[in-house]
Amino acid sequence: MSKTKELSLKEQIIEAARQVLLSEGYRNFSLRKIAREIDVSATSIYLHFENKDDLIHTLMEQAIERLNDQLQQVAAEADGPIAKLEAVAYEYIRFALKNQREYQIIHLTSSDEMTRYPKEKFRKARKGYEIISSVLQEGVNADLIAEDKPRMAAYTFWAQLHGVMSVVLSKRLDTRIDQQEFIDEAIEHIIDGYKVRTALQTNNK
Amino acid sequence: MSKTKELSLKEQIIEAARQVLLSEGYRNFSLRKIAREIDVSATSIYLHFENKDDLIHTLMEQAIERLNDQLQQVAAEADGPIAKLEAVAYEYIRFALKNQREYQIIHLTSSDEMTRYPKEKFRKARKGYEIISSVLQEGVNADLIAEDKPRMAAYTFWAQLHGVMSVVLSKRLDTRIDQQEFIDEAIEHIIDGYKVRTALQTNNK
DNA sequence: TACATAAGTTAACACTGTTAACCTGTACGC
DNA sequence: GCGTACAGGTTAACAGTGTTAACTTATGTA
Repeated sequence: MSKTKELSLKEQIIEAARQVLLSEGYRNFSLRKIAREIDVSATSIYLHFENKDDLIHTLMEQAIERLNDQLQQVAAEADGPIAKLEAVAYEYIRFALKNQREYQIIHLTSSDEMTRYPKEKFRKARKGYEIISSVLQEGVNADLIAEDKPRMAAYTFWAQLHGVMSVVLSKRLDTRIDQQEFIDEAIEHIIDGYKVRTALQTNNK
Repeated sequence: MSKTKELSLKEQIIEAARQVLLSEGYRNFSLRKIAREIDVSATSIYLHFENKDDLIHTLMEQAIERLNDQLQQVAAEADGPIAKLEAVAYEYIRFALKNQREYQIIHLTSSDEMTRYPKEKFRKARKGYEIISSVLQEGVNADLIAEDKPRMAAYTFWAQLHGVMSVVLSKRLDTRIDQQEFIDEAIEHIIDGYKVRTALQTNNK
């Protein structure tokens, strides 16, 4: 009977976890703090999650899903392959800037800082690549993109985007470099790297 | 008198810290473990470093320095701007692959996972950008690179490289995607994004 | 009524970074 | 030679962490 009326404890934990993450950051993200937030003992979390990493993976999964949904949407709305690529790139950046801490945990899987992201969950993450991959294929069909391996290219494209975002978030940019300008320039360079190399499509003048 | 004969405690700490990092990973990197390694009390570390982050920053600084030295060397050895860019990119990847855990702490500064990298130390890190920046400028002068803001471009270039490396290290690549091929493709796309857009330089027949 | 099971609890373990208080030898002024 | 300042170390303690084991308590079923 407590199915729809109130959140299950598992859902409460996830919600509290996200809130703690957003307000305190990953560094101060602790199970006891989450438990305190919803007035429950810390060990109760273990009834619903294998361990801390498992809980974080769940947050990650949700964030990835939201990101992918956004990307799919802007890709569908934009007109033409190049515009779609641009839209996806900018949406990726927008999402990461708006959800910095969630974006960061997405990329925490790397390194030995955490247990590796489980394979089953990895499938969902792959959706983002498929979106980019099909946009690239569209571009190839329209003779705008030069690429014989769209799946591979989707991965490299994604990696480049992440790199840009990573530098922005690390706040390591030279003070003489404007953030927005950096983003604009980077995206332009990235996309240029996939365009066919003839003067035909370059609409600069 | 103990100046040259033996390592100072500070140096011993740094050395032990690196060893712990390399063998245990950042996740199991603890001050007490380092202290145990050199038979000293954990609190002694505080006599030589402000705190854990400060010690890590020191490791980071050294790693960055080594990386920059390598980049400078290969840039000097390569012939022509495009070849230099390629050499730098591949050396960056090679270094990161060979020194994964050290590379990872370099990019831990980001996020709130750690105190921000102090400004004074940031200056040294900037050297890497200068190397790329000057190679790019060389390319512009030779009409091979289209870029009016070499410093900005150095940052975008660097960011993309890091993104590629980050994806490789996260082991998140689709199993159908070969790592080396991914790296090759990515570097090609990155560099293509900076080349002038005429058929002149494309030496693909 | 008895019992199994689900969902929670408390207590404890082995860690962690960090601080405060204490010790101990060496250098130096008198 | 004596007192003192101080650099460089120590131990003890605090407040926090993830995680496990053992215990409780309610609920549904045979």
